[in-house]
Formats: sequence, C-alpha cells, structure tokens
Amino acid sequence: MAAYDPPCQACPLRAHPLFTPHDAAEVALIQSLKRRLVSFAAGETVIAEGQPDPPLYTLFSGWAFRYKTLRDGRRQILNFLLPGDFIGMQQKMSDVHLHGVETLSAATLCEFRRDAIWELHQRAPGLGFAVTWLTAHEEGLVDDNLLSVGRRSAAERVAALLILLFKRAAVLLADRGAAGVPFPLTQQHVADALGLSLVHTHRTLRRLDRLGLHRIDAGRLHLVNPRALERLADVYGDGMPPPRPLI
Amino acid sequence: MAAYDPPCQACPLRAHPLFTPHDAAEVALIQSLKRRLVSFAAGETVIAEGQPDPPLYTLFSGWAFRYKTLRDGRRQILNFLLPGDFIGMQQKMSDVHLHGVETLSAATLCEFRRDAIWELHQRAPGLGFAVTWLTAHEEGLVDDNLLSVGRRSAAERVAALLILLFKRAAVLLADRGAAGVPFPLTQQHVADALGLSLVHTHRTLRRLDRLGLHRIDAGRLHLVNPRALERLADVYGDGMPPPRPLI
DNA sequence: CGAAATGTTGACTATATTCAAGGCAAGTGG
DNA sequence: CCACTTGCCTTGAATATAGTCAACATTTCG
Repeated sequence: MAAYDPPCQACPLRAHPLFTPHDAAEVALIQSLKRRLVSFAAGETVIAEGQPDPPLYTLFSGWAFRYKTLRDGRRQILNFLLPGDFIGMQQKMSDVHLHGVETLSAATLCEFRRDAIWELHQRAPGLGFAVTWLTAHEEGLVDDNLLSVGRRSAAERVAALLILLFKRAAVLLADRGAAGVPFPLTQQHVADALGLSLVHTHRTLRRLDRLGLHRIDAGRLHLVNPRALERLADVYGDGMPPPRPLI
Repeated sequence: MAAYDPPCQACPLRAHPLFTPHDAAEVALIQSLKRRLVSFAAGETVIAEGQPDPPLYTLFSGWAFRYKTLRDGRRQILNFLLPGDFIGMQQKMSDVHLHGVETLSAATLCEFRRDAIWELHQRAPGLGFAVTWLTAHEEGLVDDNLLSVGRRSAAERVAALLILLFKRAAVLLADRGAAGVPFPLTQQHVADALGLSLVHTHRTLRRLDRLGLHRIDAGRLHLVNPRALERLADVYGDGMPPPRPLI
C-alpha cells in the first residue's frame, strides 16, 4: 500500500488551474504540518461520528462525504467531498453534534497535525485566510443543499444535485466532463443527501432519465440535457468557478 | 435614532461569560475596523439576496436570520442569528448562490470594513483564528438544521428547533431562561426554517403544545417538558456551551 | 459459482400540501 | 371613537407527494 506520495511542492493537485498558487514558504509550511498520506478503500470510515478531536485532512484523490445520523439510523449526507477539499474544521469547535466522514470511492488523504489550523494562522496569515475561505465555501455548499432539501420537490432536488456534482467533478478533469464525470454514489447515497427514501429516489432518477435529462452508466454521470436540468432545478451555472486555496 | 453605541472596549456583550476574553490590542484592532453601528426595525433586510460584496457585521442586539429563495418565491431559512453572531462570511467567497439576511426583531449591528477579514488575519492571528472558529461553528448549526429538514418528521423538527433556539437564547440571559426566552419568530419563519408548509407547521406546534411540551405566549418561548422534547427530537443537551470568540 | 449489494417495480399507506375560510389583535385614518 | 386594513393564527376538507412493504432482477465481488 505504498501509495504515490509526492512532497507538497510537487503536488499534482496544486498544479491544477482550479487552485490558487501559494508561495514556496507557504507550501513548505504545509509540508511541515503534514503527518502522512493515508489510503482508504471505498465505503470506509475516515472520521467516525462522535470521534473526539479527529485529525485534519485534505482530500488528495477520490470522493467522500460528510454525514450525521439519528439514533435510529436515519442518515443525512451533509455534503460531498472532492479532491482539494479540506476536512475536519467543524469537528474542532462545537458544542453541537459531530459528523462522520466516509469514502465513496478508494481515496487518499493528506493527514495534518491537529494543531495545524492554529499554526497556519499563526505563521502564515495568507494560509489562515485560506482556511477561513475553505470553511466559508463549504458552508455555502451546505446552504445550497439545505435549500434543496427544504424547498425543492424530489425531481428538482435530484436535478440540482446532479448539476452541482457534475460541475464540481468536471472542473477537475482535463476534458471538462465531455465524456461524463465519475459518479461513485449509489442511489442510497443520493437518497440520504436529498432527504428522500430510496424507492422514491429511484423512481425520480428513472423519470429524469426517461425524459432524456441525464444518464448514469458504468459509474459515470452524463448530463444529456443540462439546460432542462438547470431550468428544473432553478440552478444556473456561471461557468468556471473562481480559483480556490489548497491546504 | 442615536443608538447606544459604546466603544468595543466597553462592549457589554464582550463582558458576557459566553464570550472568550480578547486582549486589549485585539479589541483595539476590532474597534479600528468597525465602521459604525447600524439599526434596523423588525422585518427589515440587512443584506439582500444577491447583493454583491456586502459588508461584514456582528449582531449586537436583536435577532435575525439568513435565507435563500427560489425564483418562484419558496424560501428556506438557513439559520437564525443571535447577538454575538458574525455575519457575512459566506458571501465573500463563493461561486455558488448568495443568501440574504433579514431581522426578526429590532436589531443593531456593528458594521465592519469589507477588508476586515483580511486585516484580522494579517494583524492578529488570534482573531483570524476566531473568524475561522465562528465560521466553522455556524456551519455546524446549518449541518444540524439540514439533518432536521432531511431526516426528522415534522414533530421532531419542531422539537429540535425549539430546543436549539431556547438554548441559544437562554445562555444570553441572566436568568438562563427561567422565565422563558424571547421568541420573535412567526409560524411562517418556523415553517421556512423547517421546510414545512405554514399550515402543517401550525398543526404540529398546536399538537406539541396540547401535549404539554412547550408554550409560546406573548412572544416568549417556554419549554414545559424539555426532557420529552429532547427525546422526541433526539437532541440531548450538554449544559453550558464552550465560550466563543466575539469579533 | 454463490453471496451480498444494488437496482427495479407494484400496491398500499402515511405524511404533508393546498385550498378555502374565518377569527383575532394591532395599527391607521376618517 | 369607530370602521377598515393588515398580518398572523386557526381550522376543515380534498389532494398530492413521498414513504413503506414486499418481491424480484441484476450486478459485483470474493
């Protein structure tokens, strides 16, 4: 399991245009706070719900999700995590419940010392700001999901989720999603993200499929009619997202 | 409208045990970034949905909420804002939709220069960290609300909301909520926060009231049977929340 | 190849929404 | 002071949306 583990200075993710460049001193600081690269198979628990004081991670490859459950097992997926996402902020500082993190696909994560947030703020204000940026950005994603779950119909929710995941995945790919994007979610994951039952999620997916709006096939998602999906979901795309920090 | 406007050094909120003390230099920095104190009546818009590059605020007195709407007017309340909450982070850095902020009661807010976040990070790492803390904490609140809206039944949602708002309001009061806490929400606000229709929200509130779980009366909320509410909502309280920063 | 996970479908039920109406309290203007 | 409006709360009846239950098919994987 000796995974490909480049130094931060040579991180291929960092070379991607989606991410803002950081100067050499900042990257060296990040490297110094990094403890190791950890690998997980699909469906493994990265952070258990309720785990006290878990480490911080940056997702390096693969997909994952954050979730919460009620005592009787009902599960809500809060948001999905793609390469470059910074994980574990919410855990550190909260009187409220904790969430879990689980992989959707095989995944590797850069694990950081638990005091990394403080060190970043203390020793590199630009990176402290980056942590704030990433945290606020993630809250924006949860906000959007809450709007879906609270106020969109089942079909609208599914459409909104497909569009958002497609966009997030597409910017990470060289071909911008021309041949579809990876889609490692089961229908159960979709249901748990949208606050729907498995059966109803299935029917809704089939309906949108039969209407020619999308296609999910061999673990890849294709938006056959993105305009119709956007109209249905009331989600309109702004093209390329602004570059974001990478810790 | 010459509101009571003490310097940050003498801020009565800052003296409250809910908030962590900051040293004199930090408080002076906060004061220097503060532009003015602004007052709003109940039901006014503080930040319009879609307003580009709005200012930052700390809520000084009164209640407010963040929300998003769909084009046809369906509204989702994302979370409620109480004194001490820091407002406006999500707006600054996002390719995704923007939210609005509206007051529930008469309210006063400390308005900050738009570059305050950067100045705080740059000139006082401890306050940069505080901004991150507050942002992550707020995301935790949205996470909880998403769990409710996605996976709790109507009665469970109402119970969870009443408990959470009661707790947040109670710690700010001298008597810890012994005589109830202010409750400036209409049933429409509750409905919009929980993703329910107004009518169903009303029926659910009446049911919990008739079962002797709570009472809302003259704009105040009393938890008549907090234990039963906690059991229903699957929310269990940890007593006093940890102290939090105040910008 | 067999087991387990995931996807699929129909029939039935429950939960929540919509529509429609009316009540009450607070504020406004004649 | 009294009509009148406005906003919020309240209720019943009809309807729609989504959930549950129960099978069975298909795919994946050891």
